Amino acid sequence: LGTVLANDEVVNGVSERGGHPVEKKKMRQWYLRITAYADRLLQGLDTVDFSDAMKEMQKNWIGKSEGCEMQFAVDSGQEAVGNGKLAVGSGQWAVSGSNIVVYTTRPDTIFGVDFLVLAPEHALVANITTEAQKQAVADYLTYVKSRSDRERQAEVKQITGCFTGAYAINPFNGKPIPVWIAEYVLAGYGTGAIMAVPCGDQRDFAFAKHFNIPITNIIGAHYNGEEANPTKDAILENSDFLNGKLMKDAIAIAINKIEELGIGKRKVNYRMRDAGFSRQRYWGEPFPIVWCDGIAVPLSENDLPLELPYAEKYSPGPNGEGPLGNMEQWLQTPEGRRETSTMPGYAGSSWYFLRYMDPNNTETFCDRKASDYWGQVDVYVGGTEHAVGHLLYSRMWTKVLYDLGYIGFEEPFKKLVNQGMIQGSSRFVYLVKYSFNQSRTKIIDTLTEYQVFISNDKYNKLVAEDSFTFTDKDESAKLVKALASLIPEFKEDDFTEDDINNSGYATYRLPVDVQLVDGFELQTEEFKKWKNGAYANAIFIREEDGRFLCDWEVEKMSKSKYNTVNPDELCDKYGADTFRMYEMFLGPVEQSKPWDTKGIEGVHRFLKKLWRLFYSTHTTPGGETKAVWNNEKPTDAQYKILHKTIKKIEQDTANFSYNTAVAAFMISVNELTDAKCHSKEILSQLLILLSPYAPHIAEELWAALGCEGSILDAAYPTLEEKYLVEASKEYPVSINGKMRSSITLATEVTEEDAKQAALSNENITKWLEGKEVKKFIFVKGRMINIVV
RNA sequence: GCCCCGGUGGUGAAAUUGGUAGACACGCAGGACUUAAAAUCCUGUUGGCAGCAAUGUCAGUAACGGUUCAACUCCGUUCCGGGGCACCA
Repeated sequence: LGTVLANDEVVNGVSERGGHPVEKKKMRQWYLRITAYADRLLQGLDTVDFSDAMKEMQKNWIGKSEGCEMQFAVDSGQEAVGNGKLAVGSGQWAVSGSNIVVYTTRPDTIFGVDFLVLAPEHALVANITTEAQKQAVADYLTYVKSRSDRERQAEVKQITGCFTGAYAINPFNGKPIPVWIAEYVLAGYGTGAIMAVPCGDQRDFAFAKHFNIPITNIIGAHYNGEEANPTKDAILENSDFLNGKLMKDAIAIAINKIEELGIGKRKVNYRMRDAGFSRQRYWGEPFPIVWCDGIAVPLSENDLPLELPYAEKYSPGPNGEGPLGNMEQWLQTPEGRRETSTMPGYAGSSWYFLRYMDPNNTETFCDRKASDYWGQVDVYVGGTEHAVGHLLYSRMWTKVLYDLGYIGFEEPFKKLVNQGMIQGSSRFVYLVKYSFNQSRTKIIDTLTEYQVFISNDKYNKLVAEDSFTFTDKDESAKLVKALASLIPEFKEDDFTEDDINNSGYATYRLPVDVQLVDGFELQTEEFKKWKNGAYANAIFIREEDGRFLCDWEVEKMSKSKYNTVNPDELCDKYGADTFRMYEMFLGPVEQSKPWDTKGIEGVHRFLKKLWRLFYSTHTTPGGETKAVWNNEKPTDAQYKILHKTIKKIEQDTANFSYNTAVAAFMISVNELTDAKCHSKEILSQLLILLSPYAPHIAEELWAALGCEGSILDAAYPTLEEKYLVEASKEYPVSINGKMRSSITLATEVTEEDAKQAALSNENITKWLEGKEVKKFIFVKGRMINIVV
């Protein structure tokens, strides 16, 4: 493809599009130094109204840890080491030639260090590897290069590593410590090197067991030899000057000692890395940078803004550069060559809300007066998927602008509401891919032009039965057999031994456009026309009943998954009010769920029922609908319905609990219908409540009632509690925690009176069976529980 | 693998945040109106058992265990689903 790919564009080590090989390559990039704001981003969380989960995610992402860096001298000579102490520590604190610097949060475990592990990319690896281990290390590095960071961390069960042959010296007791490299240590975090303490860290433990590295126990009985124990509450043993100390306390003692000896220093570390800020793409703000003799020189302010040049085509530039790399005319300036990367999406999304405050200003992005007036965004609605991207970037960006004095607030969003995602229900088809290397027969030649798709149930059945394993060459014969029985085009006899031995198989799970699928059944003819006939020659291995079924998964809607749905059709059929209310009725805003239109009828019926409070369903002989609303004085019971609704809607709206608010509207309309209430006084108030939920119909009916102006300008109804007071309340009564009966009591009943009433009630005493009442629990306004 | 969130009827969900589990809807079943359809209305709808019935009774909020007078709600373990893991934004 000749372009840079994102992690999510790489699947199984090849590009998601086209299945091309992917190569890892070092490239010079622009970065935003978000790490400089790490601490303030952490502290700022206390000043904003975000969910605890959101704050937790950002905290973990920033990943502040306190510990120390310390150095280990390395002896990579072949001669025996470890006799006598090395005079490290006398030297100044500096990273000399082949000292390994590790970062640790647990310096108290220094005497339990049984090996060091370097990231395979660590600069020292080449220097310290011994002659004997050179080949093994080289082989291991080749392996690691083929692995993504994700794979390296995810597949921890598969323990890999390689001994460098070198030994480091424990600065406190002179003990030689073998130095390994392993993929679970990442170059980008800390110093890219760790000290491994198997008795205290499970990953280190597994590594030591796997490679038979002897384990030193420094925590006595806290370590059982079966698994590591990451406690900080053990008393240290085998630990020289730390013996007898509680681990928690020993951390500070160890750091002091390390600093005293000059072999390390206290260090706060952040897991967060600087944010990559350049993209090898066309669509993005171009960097106002010209390279002069290898130095990046910014354009003068007069030359801003630098706009994207017109592009004839968008193909990647040379050497992984973006499309701008092809535009020689634009690139060349008298001073030098322009930067060819563009900025990422978040260059704009981090601060667009400020521009909204002053959109027509030609002098500055937003006048200070405007931002002072509007201030922070009061409520920001966004999903948790932005937790460690956009929502962190814009927080940082705001702090930068604040520091520069351009705005007067440090946090962009006062309150954050995490709406859930309406997910897509994706459909997949299984493509059986096979390749024949040699001696292709005629049939095979033909078949390579086809794509064979296998229906989901059939696929699962064959996999379960182990009829063939697509990735295993030994199973090729079985596959041929299976295919031959399934596809008329295949004839088992046409395959020679040689074909079978030289063929490889795999299945690919391809996302297919949900528009081409009816339920789970693929419309195969439509599918053949999809993507301009890319699958025009597809062969389908169907179910016995002739259907071709798709696999499915609920996931985020995305164009690349072809699982997006278009609401226009529903909007046309039911109108925007129904659509809007249905989305609200679907469930809590913060909850994610797959898009499903099953219940939309209910909301539509509700709006029609609302309409019938105003208009008769019968038309006059002249064809007009007859208004049924009136100017009658409402009854107290009708006022009660209204004010109950006012209370509920007020609460629910404030809590973003839209689904229950819609339910309350339904209850209200049902009750008003039952009460035959068509009073303008009640209905007009109800419409005001409804107007944010179903604005069109509310405005329409408002006008129909003959009310003045727009409903948007109408005063919000005020709650009058007097209509809601109840004289009595039915208390549920449970005996020993089990619901048994109920009793009606006055609202202002005292516990004593309640007890008396309850214990003299026949329905209740029959459950007591004359047993002694041990405890009488009375929760006012709630319930009664009697314990016997 | 790691971090965060979630799991309640056939379905979407509700439960005043520890106090009557299933509000409100969808769907389904039966009925009314209609020549018929649409629309509308009525009744039923967590499961088991008993009963002609009203009803009674036991169980039940992913699974198991714990705390409590009382657990969908709090704690622990496990399983499953979703989001994120640094170039989708």
